[in-house]
Amino acid sequence: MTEQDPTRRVPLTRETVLREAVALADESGTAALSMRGLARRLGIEAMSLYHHVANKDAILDGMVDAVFAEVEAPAIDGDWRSAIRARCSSLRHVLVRHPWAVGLLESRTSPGPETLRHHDRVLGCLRRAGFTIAGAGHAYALLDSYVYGFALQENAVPFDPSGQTPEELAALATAIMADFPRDELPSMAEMTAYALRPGYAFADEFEVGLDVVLDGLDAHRATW
Amino acid sequence: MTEQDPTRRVPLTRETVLREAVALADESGTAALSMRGLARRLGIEAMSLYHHVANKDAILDGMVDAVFAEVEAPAIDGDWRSAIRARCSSLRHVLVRHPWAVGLLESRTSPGPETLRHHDRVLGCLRRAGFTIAGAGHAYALLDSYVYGFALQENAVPFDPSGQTPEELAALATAIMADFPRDELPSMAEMTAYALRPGYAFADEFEVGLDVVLDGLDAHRATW
DNA sequence: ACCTGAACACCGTTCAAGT
DNA sequence: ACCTGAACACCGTTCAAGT
Repeated sequence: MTEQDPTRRVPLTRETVLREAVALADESGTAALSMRGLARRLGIEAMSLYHHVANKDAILDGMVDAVFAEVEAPAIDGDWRSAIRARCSSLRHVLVRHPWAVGLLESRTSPGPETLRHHDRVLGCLRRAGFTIAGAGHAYALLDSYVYGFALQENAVPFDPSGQTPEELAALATAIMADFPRDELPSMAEMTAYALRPGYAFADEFEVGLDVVLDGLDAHRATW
Repeated sequence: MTEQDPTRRVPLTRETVLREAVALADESGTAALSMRGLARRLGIEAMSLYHHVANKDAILDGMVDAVFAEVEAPAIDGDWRSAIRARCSSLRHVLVRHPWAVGLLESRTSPGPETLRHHDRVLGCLRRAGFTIAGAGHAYALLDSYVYGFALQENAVPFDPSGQTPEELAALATAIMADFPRDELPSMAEMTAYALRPGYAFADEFEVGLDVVLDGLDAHRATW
């Protein structure tokens, strides 16, 4: 935030505060997101923030809502399966782009307007697809559990396999397997060796699991 | 931690520190888990903790591993489906009993011994059930994504419907629905009304979704 | 209306000093 | 070996004061 004309600076708004809070968390993690640090980034003193948001909790609420605003709503035309697939894929990408978001969901209890709006679009898509209210409840719980949980695990993967050369991956694999108790943990050893091979990427598991979930939902669409 | 004999107190260990850290987070949340607060609970000064753990991060790592130690490993005899079902149910209960745990998973990168051991038992169960390594990878990613995500959502539900009388629930329902933009969010309004009825509990959705996942895995067991 | 300096009650962690 | 007091560089937030 460099300011060209310090005497006539653009007035601070709630939207600017939230946008920079998201950017700061993206770049430096949620631990670096302090009122003082955010203020510094905005070229302002920490106490000025309290004129635009009630407190830090309100910033976290606003950040989660801003994240939901980025998620593609399901298309209203076309088949429900590809519409829901696209929105789940979009949700996952958003949660990986903002790795702090899924951890924040746990503590936020009052959903914002963008969050409510998004939920409404997804539920509407499921209802139009033929799910009963109860069925839409089952489907939504299953779908979002899967996407949230997958993003949680994906963010916890310690390294990015696509960003490494095959040689680096092989070196990492032997390093990890070296002090690995193969006889005590045979299945883990097997899986670790498998997952460290050049062709494997945890991210690819997403589509596999999502297909299983969508197939299951399709089978229950009429019976639920 | 009341001390009967202050002159001959039981020496502090890493295990005691972790046990009390888990208890403190359970009772007061992760925000209340400070080195000073934990020390106070142990009747000690904050700096003494650094003799038993490297730093606060090591405590968080140890807490996550302690949580995994509580999860029931799948049975080795009997069919894989009920074994995996029981372990997923156990994992969910543990994550609800320790609501801070699922939020911590995101930031922990190096799994502890109990965590590795548990993963090994689950993978072994899947391999014995006939899944290939690739298939076990698909299955495990899907299963844990579902359970983690479900626990995440369950912990975020703002109220416990089972702890309320039908009258309280009805009052809450009308209060929420009163300032709800029905025309803007018709599907959300419909679902909210449905979910606030006396018979509904979000927790019940767990078994429904788990069945869909297990059915899907069973269908792919031979083909993956 | 919008911003800020000083202050309060907290943090995690280091380090030298105690027993 | 185990514990601690003082100190450092941080937190979120309040409040009275500035423009």
